[in-house]
Amino acid sequence: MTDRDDESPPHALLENTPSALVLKVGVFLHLTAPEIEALDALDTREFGLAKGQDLAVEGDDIRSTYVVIEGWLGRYRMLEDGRRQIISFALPGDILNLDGALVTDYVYSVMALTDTVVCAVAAEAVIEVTQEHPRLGAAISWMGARERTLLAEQIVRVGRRSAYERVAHLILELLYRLHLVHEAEKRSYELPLTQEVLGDSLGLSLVHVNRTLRRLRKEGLVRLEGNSLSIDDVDRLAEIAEFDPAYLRHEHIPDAAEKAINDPT
Amino acid sequence: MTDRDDESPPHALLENTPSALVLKVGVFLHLTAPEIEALDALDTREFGLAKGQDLAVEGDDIRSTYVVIEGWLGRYRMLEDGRRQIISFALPGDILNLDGALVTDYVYSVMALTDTVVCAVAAEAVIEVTQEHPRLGAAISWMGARERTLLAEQIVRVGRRSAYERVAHLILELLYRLHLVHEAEKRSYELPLTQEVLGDSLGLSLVHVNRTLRRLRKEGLVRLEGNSLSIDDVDRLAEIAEFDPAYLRHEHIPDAAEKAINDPT
DNA sequence: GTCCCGCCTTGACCTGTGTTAAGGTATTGA
DNA sequence: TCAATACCTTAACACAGGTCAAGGCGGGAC
Repeated sequence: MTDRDDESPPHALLENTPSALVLKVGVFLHLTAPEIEALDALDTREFGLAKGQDLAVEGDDIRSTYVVIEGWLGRYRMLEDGRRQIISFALPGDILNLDGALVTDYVYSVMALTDTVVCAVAAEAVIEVTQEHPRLGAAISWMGARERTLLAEQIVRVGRRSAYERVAHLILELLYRLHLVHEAEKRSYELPLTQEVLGDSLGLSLVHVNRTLRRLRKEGLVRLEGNSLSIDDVDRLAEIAEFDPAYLRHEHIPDAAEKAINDPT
Repeated sequence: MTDRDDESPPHALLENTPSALVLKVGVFLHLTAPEIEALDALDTREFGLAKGQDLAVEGDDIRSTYVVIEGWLGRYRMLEDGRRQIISFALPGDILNLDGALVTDYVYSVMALTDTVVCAVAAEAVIEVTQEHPRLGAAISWMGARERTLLAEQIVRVGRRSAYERVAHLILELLYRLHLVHEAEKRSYELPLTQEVLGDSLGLSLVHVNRTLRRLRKEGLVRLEGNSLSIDDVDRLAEIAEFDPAYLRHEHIPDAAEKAINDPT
């Protein structure tokens, strides 16, 4: 399928599968020993999905949280006549269905957009852990907030930007997000998405995505060979897209918040 | 301005201002006495905003959470050339900036779309409370999850629905949301939004919103007199919009989750 | 009263993006 | 070797929705 499997770089953050959750949460918060222990004690199950397979479909009542170990997934909604809207992408290191136990059933579906490996954790167990380790609860709220920011940005992208701006903006968002998990070079990365998938994310038709990419190529802004995307002029692209990475910079809980978490009055 | 002030129904859920937060959270979770006490002990400050005033603007570093007591607000983003995208509406009873302490600064602005009254709570204090009362932390995660669902729905609306469907869909979403806080009749409610605001939410131009509303009126689906919106045929409208209220039905934390919260192993 | 301003309404025209259709090039598998 | 499949590419045409322009109405401010 894609050739990610062979050549993807080692997962700096995710090498030790059983503690994927620890590693992920640890990015946000300095974990204490008991916290790490509690997370490690969670029952996890790692498994793979082939490209095109659904992790969950609308209406499912699956109470699991997933950490993406490898590959890309997409949350999407199908309309009756076949239109599809991809709501968000989940990249390696992302967490899907973070508060699975809090949501009665899937309102969306989740599909593997490439061959993927995910790690499942029982969602109820996650909640229980937060009851004994409230700092972890705060970390989860924090991740949820970050996800909301991504969704808001997607709304702006799809609602008020032109096709040209949308594509440019998404390309940059992915660059920055992949950087955070060491899956991108300075200005290039593997983009394992078909133009149809891009269109369904950006609210555009396949054909128009193609036209738009052609334009970006002609203007010397990006190069795209196979799945390899490289950006020739990041600054100009950012200007076109009015892209400000501020919304992606939240790698760690702000100090003030961590202080509040650590010294409850 | 709008005439909401005079005729809006009594706020069943929100009469006692100082404990707006208690009432709000209480909708999701059966609160214990100490929890209620802790929430009530939070420093709150109630104040009003005139229509058009910003509660916060992009770049602000305001560490407050707000409960909307009365009126409508909108989170939005401006693009440099004046385009505006409204990301979400906050209705009476909604909470804005729930995890304020977790976000370094506003990436969006929030504007009062009508005259409003909000109640501010120091965001750090909210986090501190969750550290001592983890069940409240779970409630917050839960509210965050619900907000994400609304955002996802907005993405589908704007990304893949036609103008006609978008307007119909939003009208129904607002009906259901207002129902939850007793601000709507069975099939009608006060819609204090200009067509420009509707357009900025739906990713449409003012003119096209007008055209679309005209069409909905002509087809006998809705009536709109002043700010009073009434839906003549809810079922047909729902069919047109492919509207399924499932995503709004989360008034209370699911049993399984509440159980997990109450009996951590 | 009357001027102004915010908002709604409508028409005419334009354009960005969708649709349809056709062909190209890898890759896979029999 | 040859289909079959999945994806990309391009062109021609159609249309949903944007833009521009003009006017109407109602309520405040003076």
